[in-house]
Amino acid sequence: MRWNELRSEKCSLARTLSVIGDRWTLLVLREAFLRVRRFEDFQKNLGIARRVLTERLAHLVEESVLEKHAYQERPVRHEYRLTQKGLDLYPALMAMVNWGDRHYADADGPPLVHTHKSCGHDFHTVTTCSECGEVVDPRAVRVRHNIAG
Amino acid sequence: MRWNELRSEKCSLARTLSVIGDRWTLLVLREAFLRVRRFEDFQKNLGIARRVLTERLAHLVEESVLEKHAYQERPVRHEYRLTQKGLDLYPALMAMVNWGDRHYADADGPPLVHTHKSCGHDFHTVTTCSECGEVVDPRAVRVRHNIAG
DNA sequence: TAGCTAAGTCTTGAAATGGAACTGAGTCAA
DNA sequence: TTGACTCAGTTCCATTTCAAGACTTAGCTA
Repeated sequence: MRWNELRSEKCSLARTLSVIGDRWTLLVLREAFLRVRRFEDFQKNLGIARRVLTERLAHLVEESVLEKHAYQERPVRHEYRLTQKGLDLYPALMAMVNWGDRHYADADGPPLVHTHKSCGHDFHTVTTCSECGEVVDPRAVRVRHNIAG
Repeated sequence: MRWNELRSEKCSLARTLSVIGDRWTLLVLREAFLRVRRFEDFQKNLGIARRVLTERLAHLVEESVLEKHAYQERPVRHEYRLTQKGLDLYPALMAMVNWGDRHYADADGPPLVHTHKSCGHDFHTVTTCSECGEVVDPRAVRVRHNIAG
């Protein structure tokens, strides 16, 4: 299977990966969530090849994860901002950050600390069931095909 | 920056991506969560180049995400099983599935339906704050460096 | 006029991928 | 006891993607 056939798979994970599943894209989004918006800043922070960055940003714009917004004329300069669809990736990003925190943090603790402004506490994300609110254990989940879909 | 330098970044996302962030690895894990365990089955289901599959499985075993377990002698045959560390990736996988369900499902609904055995309902995962239990909005989160870490 | 900035594009060699054929250890059926 | 089959890889080659850095364009600044 080719990578660009992923999009047409009958699988939401495959479809998601067709957008964010290649090398670099998730790190570009990390920067975006940390309020980075400009080409030069993405490039400096990540040390990514400029050609690859150009291509990744264009793809994310095409998929409406980022939007390109002119912040000045003469010369025209653009910045890249997360859309709502982009913000919707936050749970996925945080789940990966959590996993890294749990399994790869060194003795001093995780590199970043997240504070929930709503309640004022440092926190990590917890994945719960939309119906009963309990923490979800993978062994407690049954999967079936949606016959219609 | 090279991909193999990711692991030494002071960032949990980068560290996580050094394990699961390349083409194919997350799809291999999708299969693992769907109870696939054997080389041939991964290969058939994914249509991945065998060389790449060999390399990905070895990497996941090296990182203790999967473990290789002999299921028969004469000839020795192995299968790959998720470890607890591998199961811990479930929230990340499900967050990506949710995003795909939300933004790429066709009219008939998402491809797979998940049932929570504990409560008996079809569900999707919700990302909540470990401290107050509320749903987390990215705009309500402040990030700071862990000075020690 | 020279130098600077932002946001790219171009070039080139190195690395990763896809596809298909091949290998090796053992089983099975005739 | 020969031939076909299975599983889990390994090998080879052409194609694709990536890393790194030089170059380009449009306008600004001193």
